[in-house]
Amino acid sequence: MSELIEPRRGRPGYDQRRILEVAVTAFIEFGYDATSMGVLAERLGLSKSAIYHHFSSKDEILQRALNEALDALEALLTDEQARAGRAADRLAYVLRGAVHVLVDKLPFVTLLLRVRGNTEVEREALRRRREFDRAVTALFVEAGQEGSLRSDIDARVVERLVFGMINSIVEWYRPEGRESVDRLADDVLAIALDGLRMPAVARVLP
Amino acid sequence: MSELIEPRRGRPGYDQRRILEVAVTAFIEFGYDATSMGVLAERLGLSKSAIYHHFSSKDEILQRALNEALDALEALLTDEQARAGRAADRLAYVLRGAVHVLVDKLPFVTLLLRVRGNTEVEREALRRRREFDRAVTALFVEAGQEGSLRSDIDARVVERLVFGMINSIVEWYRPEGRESVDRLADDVLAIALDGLRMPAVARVLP
DNA sequence: GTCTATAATTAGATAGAC
DNA sequence: GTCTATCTAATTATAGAC
Repeated sequence: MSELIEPRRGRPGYDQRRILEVAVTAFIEFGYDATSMGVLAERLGLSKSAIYHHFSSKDEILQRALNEALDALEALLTDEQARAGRAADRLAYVLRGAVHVLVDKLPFVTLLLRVRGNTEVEREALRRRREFDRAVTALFVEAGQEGSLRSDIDARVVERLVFGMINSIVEWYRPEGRESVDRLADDVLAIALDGLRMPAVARVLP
Repeated sequence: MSELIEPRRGRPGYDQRRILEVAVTAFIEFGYDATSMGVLAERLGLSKSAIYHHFSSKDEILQRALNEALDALEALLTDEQARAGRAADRLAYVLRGAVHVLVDKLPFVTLLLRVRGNTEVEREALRRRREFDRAVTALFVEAGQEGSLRSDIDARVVERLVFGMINSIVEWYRPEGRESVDRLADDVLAIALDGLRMPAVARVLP
């Protein structure tokens, strides 16, 4: 029984996970290209060869990391609340969800947002990300058509600006900080939907 | 007289500028670390040594590029319109100006936004950028105090989100596209100030 | 599953001729 | 101001022992 509870010598999956997490941290710190397998080995307390036992290449580590972010974002779109109801509500659900995914998978999404498409792995990640953006843009279009949102600004521009705002959170948000994720998502939706200008008639809080 | 008009053999400044522009384009395409002096030389039709005649290091090329973006952003804050009048108007001037700087200096600002602080040159650039953000945050605070903007969201969060939206423009804006810079700046301010939600009473365009 | 040793290549930068 | 040739160090990845 203890062999099932105690970590066994092999620990399949565990070491891969640890390598992935240490690698992603380093990729963010130094950039993917500037991070050598030697530095990763040093931080892991392993030799370079040991890493190659778990991953066939540096590229494969990146691929696993990017998939983790993309899987979580794509899962959002298949949720019940993203598929039924008013477009404005479905959109709000996706925007709020994106903030949560971004924080829950902070290092993975951070890495995803820095990918530029110089390898096949990066290009495939960009394809999936573009498809996600396309789906969100369609939601903005629908919300405009149903009269919930203004439609005088091009929906593609709106989608890019709003997700620019959301994505920029990876640049400064730290989970241990003051701001809770829910509060942050509230702030994003407040600005995107109602804007910052003080109305002529002062707001009365509910 | 012709020696003043015709390009002379030396062409001081001209070659440096050309190297700078080719380098920045490549840095954006491949990333700074992944861009070798060898491919720069290839794209310039020069040898590596020739580049070292104009710049003492790869790092110095980056420094010159980052300064170009930072100088333009900082100049915004010293403009008359950023220093007098209602805080809301000064803020609008700076936000609008930032969109213009971003488009006018697109490659340089793009590079600036990818800097992570791994060399002294990068850290100095980050220091200047943080100082700029701090000044804009102060404008948001002032605009809240004078009653022009809502003040229920932390000004630092607001500044980061709004500049996240503005900065994200480098990811997709192409000057040759449909969207003019003025229109783009209008869109950014419309979303940030008034939001996307359709008011209960339909808008009447002026 | 991890190691040492090393192969094969490429990097940033310099020397010195022209 | 540009070149060829080269230096030194670092890179990704592999071979083969344990």
